Amino acid sequence: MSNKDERPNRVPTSDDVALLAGVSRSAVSRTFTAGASVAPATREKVISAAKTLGYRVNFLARGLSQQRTNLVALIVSDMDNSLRARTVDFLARGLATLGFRPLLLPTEPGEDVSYLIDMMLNYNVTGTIVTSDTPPAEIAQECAAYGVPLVLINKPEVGTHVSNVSIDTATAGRLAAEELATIGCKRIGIVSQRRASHTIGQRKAAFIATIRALGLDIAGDFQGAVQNYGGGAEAAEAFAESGIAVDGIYCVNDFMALGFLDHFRRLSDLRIPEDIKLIACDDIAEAAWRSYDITSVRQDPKSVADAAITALSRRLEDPEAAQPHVVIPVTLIRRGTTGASDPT
Amino acid sequence: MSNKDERPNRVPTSDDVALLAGVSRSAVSRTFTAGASVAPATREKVISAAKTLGYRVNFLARGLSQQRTNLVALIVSDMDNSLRARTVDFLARGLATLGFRPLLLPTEPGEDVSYLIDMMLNYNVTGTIVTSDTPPAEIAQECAAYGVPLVLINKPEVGTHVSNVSIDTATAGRLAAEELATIGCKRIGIVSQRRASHTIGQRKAAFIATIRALGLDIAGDFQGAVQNYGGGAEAAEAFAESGIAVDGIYCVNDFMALGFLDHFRRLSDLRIPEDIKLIACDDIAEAAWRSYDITSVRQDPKSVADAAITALSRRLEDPEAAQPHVVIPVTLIRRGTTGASDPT
DNA sequence: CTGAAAGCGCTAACAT
DNA sequence: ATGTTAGCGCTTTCAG
Repeated sequence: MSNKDERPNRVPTSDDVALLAGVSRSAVSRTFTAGASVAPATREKVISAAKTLGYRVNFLARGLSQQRTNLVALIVSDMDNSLRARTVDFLARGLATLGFRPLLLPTEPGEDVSYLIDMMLNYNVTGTIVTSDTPPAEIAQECAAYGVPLVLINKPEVGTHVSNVSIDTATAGRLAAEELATIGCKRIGIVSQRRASHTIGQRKAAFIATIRALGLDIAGDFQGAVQNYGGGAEAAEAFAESGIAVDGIYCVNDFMALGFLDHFRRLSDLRIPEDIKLIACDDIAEAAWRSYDITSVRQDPKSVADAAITALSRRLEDPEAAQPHVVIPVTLIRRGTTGASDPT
Repeated sequence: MSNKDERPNRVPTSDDVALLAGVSRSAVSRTFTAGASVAPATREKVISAAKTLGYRVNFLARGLSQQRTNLVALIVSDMDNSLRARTVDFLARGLATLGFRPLLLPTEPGEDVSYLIDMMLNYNVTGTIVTSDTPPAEIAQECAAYGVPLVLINKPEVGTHVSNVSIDTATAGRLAAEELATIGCKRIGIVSQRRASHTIGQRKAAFIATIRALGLDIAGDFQGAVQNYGGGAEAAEAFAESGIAVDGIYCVNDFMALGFLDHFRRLSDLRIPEDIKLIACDDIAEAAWRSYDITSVRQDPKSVADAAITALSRRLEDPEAAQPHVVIPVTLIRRGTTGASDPT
């Protein structure tokens, strides 16, 4: 396809382009550097030579000399969580738009973190974004030590060198509590995971605080090991076994709510929403599915991703700039599990 | 944190390590190169110097001189499809294990492909893996032109320079057809998407061929625009409006089956599995959820990812090696929608 | 086994 | 505006 001169199939370099265009390497470089001064005529020649050769700037070489790779590490766990996957998708696209390239580094709770650090450092990433449930504080330390800007999504604050983006957990918990109270619930149950992650813990705390402030009762906390469908199923069993009577349930996230609903229906004669109202959190796509139709507090993964990217680029522009903890608003979406009309 | 000498916070280079260890840069390089010959004594010195300095090999510089970045482009669409997300997760982890780094390049059907090509080329990726539903043939062309090994997952074969990994669509379609026949279905319906993607089209063709071979009838093909929950919902409406009677349904994937089931229940007085049996394909996690409990033909994303990575590394080791189309086996999982016992 | 030197592809002063 | 020169951090012949 491409014109090759000496070695067969060699990737063309700026030297080749310079030669063909009859200019210097610098001219080529400048042509491909935004805001550099090149005479229109030479630029023309360079562009055309580049095109016939199929030349592309080698960003790695560029990065080497500019000391900036524009690679951004994306540290992710729990990819098979549709909300997480969407967030990652938005992050990757948003980063790409700004000329960054996302390096995907999946990790699992309990996994060795050191390889992540190696990667970040080996590849000289320009920044790192973490969106995983188990936050390796170690990563923050290393990033600080090596001056790599770090953005944490839905994680606790750890220090000055890192930026935080989180959903408004206080409001998330409060909205759910207020709604349950408004629709007349008196004895409240909670569905949660045993080892709560950061934002989940905060949602729950905010929910409980609001419930108490409203003079209502927390009748029980039904738990599952993990915050997913299976965890929700476990919680349903715990609920059924407990024999505790409730008329309202707060479920710390939608995934657990899905499992809880399915297995509540199997194990209990009571009905949702007739006997018990249920509110969950996140408003993932599945929450709107007809079999579930869950009232939920929506968080928008796009806003979260955009905020994270904004925080990162700001840090890059001005490393000294203040890094306020960005809080993404949430909204209550009323659906069938609280008796609101089914929008289908 | 780290010992810094001249500039504050400078990232240590192999020069720094060499200096501290009292050896040459080459010695440092060799210490960090697998299978290079270094005296145990010097290696010792280098390692310790590196540790106190916090030195890490700069893979980009290494890549520049070795002409190999070990970056692998992961071209992905439809990330908010749990099966896709899991595949990407497996790919990323598997690649990481082998010392490759996945560059995540999300794309959407109809989007501009050229930026993907720029990225692959700008970052000198060592290889590319594509797992998106709309396959940009253009990418294959460019990869071939620039000698970048390419692995296509569930895509049609395009040429000699690319490797293919696909699930066994022929068996997938056949198993479903045979099962429906075995359990006594006579009039068969299909739920599919209007513009079928590659493997989906193959599944469907295999299914239809088997049904015909068994002397049965395809009574109707009920379609939705997209192969997801919403598409399944549309198909359910199309089915209800058609008034066509069937006693068995093949759904080209689980996602559509979820939407179909939910809205079939809303729109029809008939029941699954009592009146109509349903089989879908993929066996995603949601298929096993209690509200759906779908009989499905399982494909294992881990096997697919592993095979893709294997194909890529083989290509890298021996660019001339034959590239057989790898076919990943599938198995039928019997559940409630065909009246098999609920395993819950 | 080790060091010196050249070079990977590019950019960034510095002259012109 | 353009070309020259000197690196960016690393690997790799090539001598020794």
